[in-house]
Parts: sequence; structure tokens; C-alpha cells
Amino acid sequence: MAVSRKKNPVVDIYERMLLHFGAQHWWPADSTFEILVGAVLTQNTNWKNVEKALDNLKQHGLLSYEALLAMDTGILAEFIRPAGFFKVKAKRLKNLLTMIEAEYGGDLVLLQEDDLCSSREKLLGVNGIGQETADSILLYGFNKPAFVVDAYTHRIFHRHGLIGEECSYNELQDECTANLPKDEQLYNEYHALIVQTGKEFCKKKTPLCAGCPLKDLL
DNA sequence: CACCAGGCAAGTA
DNA sequence: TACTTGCATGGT
Repeated sequence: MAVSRKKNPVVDIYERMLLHFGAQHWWPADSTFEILVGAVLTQNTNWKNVEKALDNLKQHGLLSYEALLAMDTGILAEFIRPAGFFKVKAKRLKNLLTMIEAEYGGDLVLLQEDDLCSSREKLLGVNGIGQETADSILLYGFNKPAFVVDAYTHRIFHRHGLIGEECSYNELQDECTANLPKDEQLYNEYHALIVQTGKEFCKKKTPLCAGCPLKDLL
């Protein structure tokens, strides 16, 4: 057709980020279980601090379902101290393990093989697992097409006029998935690239985005 | 020194 | 329902 059609902005953002940064290949982890633990530990926390906590557990041979389930919550808190919020996070990890124990007989694979809706509901039922953490586990831990939305996604989309300030998690998630093919690998790269872009170009106090791959999006 | 990081839940009104 | 606060370390 003769009309020049604007590119879908949700797709456009992805292409620009990918061109600028390249594939991120998330989630950095040696096992599915490590991703579950990391997803809780990274709540409101810089990833570098999470790595220290994970290394603590690894070096003592304690980064396993059985070891953490058997460990006293107070002791666990000390191992994960570098990740911050260590007392609540120790409890949240315990809550997650307890749910897997009660609902799936301690078999992580059964949770993973449950359908997306059911496993998401089970995760959200755990005290300490919110939507972002649940979707991170589903997407990066279980390789399911659960689109992860975070504060950077909201900030970037809002600054480019794609959503309102008050746009909820679900609304933003729908806005993204409605404009993208339902592809787990695409969702994986999309969120990882958003985080990378946000860290470098979309801090709270940096409205000016010199060099940002999205700067002339409008 | 202040501010923020790959959030969530509980309390308040 | 819509804010506000607690959780807490470590990097910049």
C-alpha cells in the first residue's frame, strides 16, 4: 500500500535496544533453583549484591532445595545478608520452599510442568512473591511465556507517551504482549534489554537521555 | 553526603 | 481503594 505506516512502538523499542546492546542471554545461573532464589533476593536490590549472597550459599554447598529447606531461617538470613532485606527475604524463600513442599511434594519439576496459569497462581499465593517475581520465575526459571514488567518498563514506556503514569502492572503487561508475538525467547530478551537500557539511560534523575537508543523514538 | 537498586506486604485512613 | 512505611546492604 502507498501509505507509510508507523512501526509498532513496542516492537521498535525492542529492535533499537537489541541493536544497541546485543542479546543479553539472561538469566545468569547454574540451575533452575538458583533462579528461584535469585528472583527473591533481587527484589529492590542491585544484582551485584545478589551475586554475593548466592556465592555465599554456593561456597558452602548450600544452594539446593534440600539444603535451604532444612536450614534454620535465621541462619539462612546470615548467608544472604549482602543482598539486603535479609530477614524478610529469608522468610520469603522459606515460604516458597514450603509451598513447593506442600503443593508439589517438594518436586520443583512438577511446579515447572504445571500450566502457566496454575503455576502463576501458586507462586502469587506465596507471601513474598508478587507479580514481577512470579513472572521472572516463570519466564527465566521455567522458560514459559510470562512477560516481565518492572519499574524501568513503566518509566520508559511512560516517558515515550505509550502509557499513563498510573498504568498498572497488568495493563502494562497486556500492552506489551498485545503488540508482540507470544514468544518466550523474545520476552526473555525484551525484559533483559529494558533493564540494561534503564540502568544506563533511564535513571530517575536522568530525564535527558543522551546516547540512548530510544531518544528519538517520538 | 544522598540516592538508588532486576519489590512486596502490612498498616493507615 | 489509595497512600505510606518497613525491610537493610552496598555501589556510585
